[in-house]
Amino acid sequence: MDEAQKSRLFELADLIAAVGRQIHASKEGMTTESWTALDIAVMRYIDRNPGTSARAAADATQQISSNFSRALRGLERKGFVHRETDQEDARRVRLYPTARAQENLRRLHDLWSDLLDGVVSDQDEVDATIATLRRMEAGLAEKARKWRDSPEPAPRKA
Amino acid sequence: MDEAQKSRLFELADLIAAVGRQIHASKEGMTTESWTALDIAVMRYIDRNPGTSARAAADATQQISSNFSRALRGLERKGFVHRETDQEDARRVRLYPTARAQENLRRLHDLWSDLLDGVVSDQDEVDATIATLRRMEAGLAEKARKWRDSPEPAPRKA
DNA sequence: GGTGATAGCTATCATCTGACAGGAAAAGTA
DNA sequence: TACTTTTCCTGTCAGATGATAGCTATCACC
Repeated sequence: MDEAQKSRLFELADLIAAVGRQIHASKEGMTTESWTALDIAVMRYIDRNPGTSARAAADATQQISSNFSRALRGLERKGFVHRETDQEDARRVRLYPTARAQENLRRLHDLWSDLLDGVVSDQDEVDATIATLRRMEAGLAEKARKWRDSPEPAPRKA
Repeated sequence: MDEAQKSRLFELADLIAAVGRQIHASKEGMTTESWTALDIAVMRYIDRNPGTSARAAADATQQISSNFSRALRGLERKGFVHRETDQEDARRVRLYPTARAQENLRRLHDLWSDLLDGVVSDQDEVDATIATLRRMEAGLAEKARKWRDSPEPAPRKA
């Protein structure tokens, strides 16, 4: 039973993420000007790490350089990312969110806050859930990284 | 601050789901024989609702008929779904998981359980988190449905 | 029988995403 | 200088998925 619950955590995270993507895709209530899932991840990182390099942002969003570049190009063309060349290393670019991007992120933020209005209200419950999910995310990313780096397959319990 | 946390819940769910998809995509540790995200959702539903109709399964997995049919055809061709014609209504099909599909689901289950081993251990914490996520998922699906069905845009708080 | 609604299917298109090959520019290093 | 590495980029391919149009078979109802 304990085992089934762990797998249930994944399923629920997946379902919630799916609803989020679906809501986001319905442009009526969104006005995010057609950001894809990857666009959102990229913009979240750039917004939280203004001045980041493309490589750091690509790593953080789990994208290989080429795909990140493609997403970035689209975001820049639509006016969401400002690009500067690093003064100390001309190979690097420094990425900044534009005011328009920040406004979009704020709208996303409000939307999701509205969505959870009346669904979760207990502050302690929110705190505890966030703490658990954060640990899950960190632990999973760590294990996933180990798997990728080592040739041996996933650990099996028999 | 409370507002930011609600949006953070979405982001974490998305990140966890992304790690799950990524791990699943690395076939080394999986042996799920290349199930896509949609395949997993479909198989989960059929496994829990054996004998379901295609329409019910398509609705439950948020797929329109044509796309569900495409996914189902692939699963059937690979031997994961057994299809029978309904005796009472020859238009309907009845869908059942094969033993091979159930074995794959069990492996997925074990994998995810392994992944969370050592990450979440407190039973009360697991219970509470699952309860919160379930309410989130139900509440969100409800709101998403309302948005789709009504022409008015998303509720804005200002 | 005739009509319309329903279940399920195929074909087709567009987009997103992951992956690979490889090139240009800059930096580091011998 | 010449070589290598790093950063970032373009081009290209393949697969997954969202959507539309339209088809057949079956059912319900008159």
